[in-house]
Amino acid sequence: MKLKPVNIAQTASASSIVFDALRKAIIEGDLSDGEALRQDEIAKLFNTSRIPVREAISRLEEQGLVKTVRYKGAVVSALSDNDLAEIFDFRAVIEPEIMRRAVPNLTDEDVAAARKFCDLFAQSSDTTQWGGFNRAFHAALYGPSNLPFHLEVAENAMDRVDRFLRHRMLTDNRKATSDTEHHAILVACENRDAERAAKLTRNHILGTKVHLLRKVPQD
Amino acid sequence: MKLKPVNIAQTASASSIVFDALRKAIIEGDLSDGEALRQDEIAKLFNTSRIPVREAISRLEEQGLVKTVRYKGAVVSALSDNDLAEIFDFRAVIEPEIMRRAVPNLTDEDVAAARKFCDLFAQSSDTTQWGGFNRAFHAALYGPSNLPFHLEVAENAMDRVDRFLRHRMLTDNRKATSDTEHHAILVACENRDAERAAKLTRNHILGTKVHLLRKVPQD
DNA sequence: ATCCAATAGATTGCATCCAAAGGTTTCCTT
DNA sequence: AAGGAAACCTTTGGATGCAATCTATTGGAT
Repeated sequence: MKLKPVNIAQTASASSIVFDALRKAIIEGDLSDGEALRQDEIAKLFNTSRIPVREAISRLEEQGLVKTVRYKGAVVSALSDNDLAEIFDFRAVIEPEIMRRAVPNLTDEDVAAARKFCDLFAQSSDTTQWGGFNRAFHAALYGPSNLPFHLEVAENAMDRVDRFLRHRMLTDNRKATSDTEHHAILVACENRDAERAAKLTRNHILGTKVHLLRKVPQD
Repeated sequence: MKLKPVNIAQTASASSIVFDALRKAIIEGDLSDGEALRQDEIAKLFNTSRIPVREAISRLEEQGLVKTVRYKGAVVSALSDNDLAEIFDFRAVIEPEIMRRAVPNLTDEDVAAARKFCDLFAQSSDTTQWGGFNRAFHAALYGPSNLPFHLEVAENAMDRVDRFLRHRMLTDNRKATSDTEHHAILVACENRDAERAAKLTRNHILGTKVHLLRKVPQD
């Protein structure tokens, strides 16, 4: 007799569904900078009441993705060039450290998975797609670090800047550059050269930063 | 004619009052590891309904200070020795960086303020007090870095481990050691020696980590 | 006595309703 | 016509009430 292989995970709470959806929309740039989040509107969209929506918005605020003003509502957080630069500097400190500590734990399967995402990234042209593959590539390499707190913080940093990346990297050859850099990181991982992988990760992030900020000298 | 110099800031929302109070209680160890947070009970305590309490708890969860299970409720997050170690490793990476970038911006007033908190820390014996002075000392030196995102993340890391520090550093001479290390950092700052201040900050954090984990070899 | 099912109590998740604050339009005064 | 105040509308913050789920207790069968 076969049982349905199912559904231990019940249905998620309304508030977490809304949270995930809003987070995704912000990261992917479907909600743009400064756009207002109307509780009622969102509630109707998800066939729920405003209560779960409000909880989702509080959580987003705690993540720094939206900013709320009392009795006025929440808007998607705007980031100045300074803010962007700072977050990339942060990533340039923490992600190499994660990489360094992940390399000794990498299995051949981990590297293969990363290579898969790296290739998918290289082949994809759609913004939403390659944004996801980019994150999946890094996640595949960072995961084995077994540093959940580091990962949590790094994810949040990426969340905050992702939409800018996706938006501003469309029109030129930065994706090709990223692709080259990804492959270099992969090779370092295959050779289990932690220091080199860390160094390349740092350069990758700082390169992206320079590129991003050069694209909008004054906006 | 003199006006009351007051109160532009109106009264805070119920949910933020509850959030601040719960956060403080967790940081200071008034709520211990694994302790359940009953919505109704907290609501009565603050003369409010469960709605703001629920928002406060969602925010705490997003900060990693509590963990909730659906239909069961929220408990203060427990941390394994591994978790603790990881967070200290994280701090040992990020806080020296903050220090390094703060030093060039430090005014004499900043250093004086830090010295004040350092002295208060040295003189205080009450756990709650010196915990606060310790944070104030570091905040005084980190603030001028003008790195709000770095600070936000560093604060959260401290929030997560603070109650363990306060609890386990009572009974021995670690506070004296910390005091010495604080003064060394101060001297480096007065000499505007960023590299040295960073290095000392790193050693301070790693020293605390070793101390903390040695105290509970297997718990 | 032990195990399991069924019932009761407690607790959370969410919907609905009301109050408080902000924003906009209208209308009155000059 | 211009300025300001007042009424209206919109939107958020919070209270109450109900349904869903979990936990503890009771009761029955073996």
